[in-house]
Amino acid sequence: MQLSTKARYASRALVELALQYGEEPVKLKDIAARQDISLKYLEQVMFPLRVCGYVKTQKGSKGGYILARPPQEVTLLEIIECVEGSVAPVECADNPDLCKRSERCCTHHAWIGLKDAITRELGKISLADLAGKHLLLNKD
Amino acid sequence: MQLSTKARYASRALVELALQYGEEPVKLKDIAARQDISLKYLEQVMFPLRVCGYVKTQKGSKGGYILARPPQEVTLLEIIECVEGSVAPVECADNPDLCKRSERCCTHHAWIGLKDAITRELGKISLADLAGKHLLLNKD
DNA sequence: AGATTTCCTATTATAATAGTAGAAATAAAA
DNA sequence: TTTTATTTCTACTATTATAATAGGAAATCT
Repeated sequence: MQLSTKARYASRALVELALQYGEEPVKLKDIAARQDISLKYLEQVMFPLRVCGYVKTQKGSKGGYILARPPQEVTLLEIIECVEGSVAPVECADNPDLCKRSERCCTHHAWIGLKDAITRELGKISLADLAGKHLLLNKD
Repeated sequence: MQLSTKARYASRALVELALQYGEEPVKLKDIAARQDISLKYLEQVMFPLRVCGYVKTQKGSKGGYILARPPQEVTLLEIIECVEGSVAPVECADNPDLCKRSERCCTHHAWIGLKDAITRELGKISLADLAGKHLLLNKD
């Protein structure tokens, strides 16, 4: 049940972008340095976020990444679904047909309940919430 | 965020034991056959459940596994914590000291919220609930 | 032109997961 | 007492996913 580093790095990177929302593009190099993440790996983490339309980019010097949507409209749920594909704890929660047993499986229904709980929790945490929390925790 | 097969197999096996609670020991071979699980692998899955005291065993012919506690007193949370160690989506949720960043990390707090949501959801599903659901889904 | 940054593709190291295998220990039944 | 059926214990292995690392191409600004 562990979240991948992809999901964690993506979340932290997007919080950085949220903190600079409306300003200049942010360089991945700076995020990587501040967050102790390998630049080359972070590049790969950002790729699906661009495809999904959460970030926009500008090449060249003065280039970088910007958040493509208002921070209060992007949730952890969307971010994780984008980089990990799903928050389902089991494949059958997304695709019952994968297991012939699904319909009559009592645990199948429990896993769907779990997925729903995860979805609810992550869906209510926005980048704006996280950015606000960040400022609160780091005001010194 | 995928649940391991260990966690899923353990849950399904314990439901089988819950269905036979108070009766003869149940052979792992039978559970393995009914649930399409490798017997040898299931043996390993059951090991921590015995150590944690969720099941008792009897060797030899007429032997097998029995649930050591009433089905309504055992939850999915306990089962998964037993076989996977924790339901935390990130290590820092159990052990903040592992990451020097924890205290000032806004996502750290989000992951703790997620762990709590998972804990609440799994903690309210007992083997008795699952066994009841099973009978409901399979009455034919 | 030159510097800087994103973009794209390939490769690799590491670890975790999932499963297989064989034989020893134990208990019941014949 | 022998046989049979089961759990128990330990070791091994295959497969996959994760987490990087690396090098260079393309674009953009000064």
